[in-house]
Amino acid sequence: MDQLLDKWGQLILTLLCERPRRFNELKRDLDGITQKSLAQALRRLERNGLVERHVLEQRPIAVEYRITPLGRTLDEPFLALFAWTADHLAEVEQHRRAYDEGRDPSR
Amino acid sequence: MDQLLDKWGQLILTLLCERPRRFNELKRDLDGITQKSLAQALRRLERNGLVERHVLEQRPIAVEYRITPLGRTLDEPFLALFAWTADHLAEVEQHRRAYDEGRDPSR
DNA sequence: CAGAATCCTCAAAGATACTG
DNA sequence: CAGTATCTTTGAGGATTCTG
Repeated sequence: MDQLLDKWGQLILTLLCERPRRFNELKRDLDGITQKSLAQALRRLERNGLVERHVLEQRPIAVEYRITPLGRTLDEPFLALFAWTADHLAEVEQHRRAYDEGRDPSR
Repeated sequence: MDQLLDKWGQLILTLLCERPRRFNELKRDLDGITQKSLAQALRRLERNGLVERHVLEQRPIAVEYRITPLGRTLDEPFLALFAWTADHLAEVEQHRRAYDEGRDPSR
């Protein structure tokens, strides 16, 4: 999995699953990402056949990224993970508090 | 997700889902992991309530790690990811070869 | 607009040594 | 056996600059 997508890959894939987007559009939606990281993540997704890069003939140039059928099949397992987090986050945080309290009351 | 488990976390969870294991037993099964990384991963899993640490009263000391019910619920989404990889890995690798060939024939 | 190239930094991983 | 402590190294990511 680590080979397939980096830190941002999953999020990008989810966004593109919704609708195609352009480079700076993604950059805006992914708050905090740098151009470098975005370009890098897109190259990897493209290389693995999960997204496609389409150059729109315009001035100035515009590039649209679209999810592929293959990429779309991957979104389902991801949604299962999202769902798990939503369902169990509260429980996990309780465990964390209990763990941290037993160890070091200061933090 | 990154908060829940690091690089090894998923694999450890899957192993423990099968049966409880001891520290050095895990170390053997996870080829290439260092003690430090293993201890670190186990602490994180423990902190999030996904595994439990049980000290067996013996000489020399023995520690067993067991998956919790919460941890077990997480294994299902993971299996879906494993399954996806198994089903689509060949296709992904084809895309990679095509991508690499078009770019840089040397590597 | 959509990147590639460069430099830099800091946190994570590895190696090693030590201990109850 | 099951770790912790310490030091070093590496590389991913950020900031910045440049370009078709």
